Amino acid sequence: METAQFGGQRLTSQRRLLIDILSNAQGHLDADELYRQARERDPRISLSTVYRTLRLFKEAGMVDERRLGEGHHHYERKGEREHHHIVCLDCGKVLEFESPLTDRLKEEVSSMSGFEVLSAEIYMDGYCNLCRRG
Amino acid sequence: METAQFGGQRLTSQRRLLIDILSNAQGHLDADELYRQARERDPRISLSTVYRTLRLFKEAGMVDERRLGEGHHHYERKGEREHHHIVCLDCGKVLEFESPLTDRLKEEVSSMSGFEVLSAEIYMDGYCNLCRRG
DNA sequence: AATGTTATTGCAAATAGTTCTCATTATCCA
DNA sequence: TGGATAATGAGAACTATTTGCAATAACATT
Repeated sequence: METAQFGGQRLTSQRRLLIDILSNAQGHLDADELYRQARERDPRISLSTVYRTLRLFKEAGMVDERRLGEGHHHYERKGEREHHHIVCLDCGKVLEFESPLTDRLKEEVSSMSGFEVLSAEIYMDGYCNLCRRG
Repeated sequence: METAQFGGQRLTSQRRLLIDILSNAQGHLDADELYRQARERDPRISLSTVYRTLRLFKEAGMVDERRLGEGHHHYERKGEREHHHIVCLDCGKVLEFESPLTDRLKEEVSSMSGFEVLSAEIYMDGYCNLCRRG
């Protein structure tokens, strides 16, 4: 038995479909790719709904929004562990990583700045093992 | 005496103006703000030129492009020291910070992933000392 | 200093990504 | 089952940025 609602929002077939795609996707999807995959299962779904739903999920803390490349966003189901990204400037490959150093960094920044630090995102770029020169 | 060119590019009055504004700005400017300030000194300058010049400067390594808030970019003259940003979710204040931990993080990621890491950008958010709750 | 070559500019139109409007439809509560 | 209203689809609107093209200006050469 499913909960009929989540957080006061109606659980529509579109939302069920989108969260399912996001949950089963490995890695990150952009809005367009999500739309493409969603239309395969529900040809009547609209791009507006994809964007509206992504925003809803983001605000509900169910997905994270990333700005990896230029121009558009990527979304991923919010997982157990906080992790970060490194992008290859040549082939565009995206790798995820995590490190205890990031927590130490957050603590450091918090105590030095007076900020209550809620989250940290780290983006690195460079060349992956296949694309690196020399 | 100024150099007549930089990197094979022509040194136009518009470029001189824009790099001057960027150099004297404290912190980050977005394209619109740069355009606004530029028009005060050269009312005929166009927004296209601002964008084209920002891209040129970015590719020449003279400015860094940041995505701090949503929707648009911020630019800042590339400075001596690498630094990172934390944004207040309430008032929007942006604070810069730096930490030796970031270099250690880069080394760690590099050795674990095989990437040649060129740069790292860290964005944190939370609530600043004035806006934090409780 | 004048001239030619060609990079750069300004303008407007084009594009990409995302949000909004509004009439229609579907969900959920009673 | 029906009513209230949240959510959807379609497309227009919007924001940020890029592009095409004719006019202009920078630099090298004379």
